[in-house]
Amino acid sequence: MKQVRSSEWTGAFKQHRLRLTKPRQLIVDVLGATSDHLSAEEVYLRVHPKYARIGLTTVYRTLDVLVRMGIVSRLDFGDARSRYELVERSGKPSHHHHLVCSSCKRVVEYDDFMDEEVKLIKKLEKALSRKHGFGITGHVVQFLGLCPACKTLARA
Amino acid sequence: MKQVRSSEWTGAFKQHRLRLTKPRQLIVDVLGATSDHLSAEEVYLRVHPKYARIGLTTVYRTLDVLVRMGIVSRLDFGDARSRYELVERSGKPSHHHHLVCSSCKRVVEYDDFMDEEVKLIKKLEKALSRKHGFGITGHVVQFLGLCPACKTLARA
DNA sequence: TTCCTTGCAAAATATTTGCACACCT
DNA sequence: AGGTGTGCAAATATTTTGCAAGGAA
Repeated sequence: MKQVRSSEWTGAFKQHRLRLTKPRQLIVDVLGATSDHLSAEEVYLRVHPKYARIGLTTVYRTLDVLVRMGIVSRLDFGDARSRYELVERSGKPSHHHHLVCSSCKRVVEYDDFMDEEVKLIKKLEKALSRKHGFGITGHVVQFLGLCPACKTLARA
Repeated sequence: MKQVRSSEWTGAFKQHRLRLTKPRQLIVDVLGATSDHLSAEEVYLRVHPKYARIGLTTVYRTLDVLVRMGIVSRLDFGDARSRYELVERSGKPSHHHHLVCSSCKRVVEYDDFMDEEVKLIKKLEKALSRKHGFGITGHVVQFLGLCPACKTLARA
């Protein structure tokens, strides 16, 4: 039932001594308003109508800041650009992974068997941390394949 | 105990009606001779001394072909370039995943609890395939974190 | 006022494409 | 011969950086 309330991430900004500027607010808003996995440019295009003097550079830099603060996840679906999603967004399963069509790059979020996944991931994190001395901060679990539409096309 | 014997991938080439050229052979050789995860340019640099007229373009195109044939895996460790490894190489656990240092990009291959991982992955593949109609062709499982050296640096 | 942020322009990087020539089968 | 494969050069696309000006605290 968690969601991104303003107080949560604005607080994080204060903790990190970062400033709460209009571009930053708008970028978080845009990410909170969609279930898409936006690229930097797509974020830019959605902020632009509301704040025309935003620059693409700022979007890149802000997304970077948000990722480092743990507010946003950087995703890679094999098209050549990074994509971003809020870690906690209302109406989204709190923990989920992605199923990606290698052809059209369509992405399905799934949370089936997530308990088992999380349990195994935790166990592995502990084992790998002990064995290799890494401080583990995250994981990527993704399935790749062809979505129904692309499967059909491939048959033709 | 499988390994890349010439007969295996040369056969694959014949099946796909692709030609067995010197650049292609050398590229597979280079990948087979290392346990590193090479980028396209690194492959190019290692082939170049043995075959000076190789071009970087050819390396990109060949790697692409090899990936599509399932002989090579394309990997992404979060530095901006794709990296490649032979799917089957002698002296490597046949199935493994990666633990990546987000700072220095050092990569550790692990195969702990791989039985459990594979079992869960199989189950998920089946469930996702049924639920979303995808033809699933692969998966990415990766842990991210800070290696011992980078952890120490971060403390300073 | 202080110094974090921003935007522009230009740079850096990785990868792809057009095209003429070379080469395998 | 005939189509596949190659290399060069140029084009694309994404992301990063330098720097002067703007703005939050």
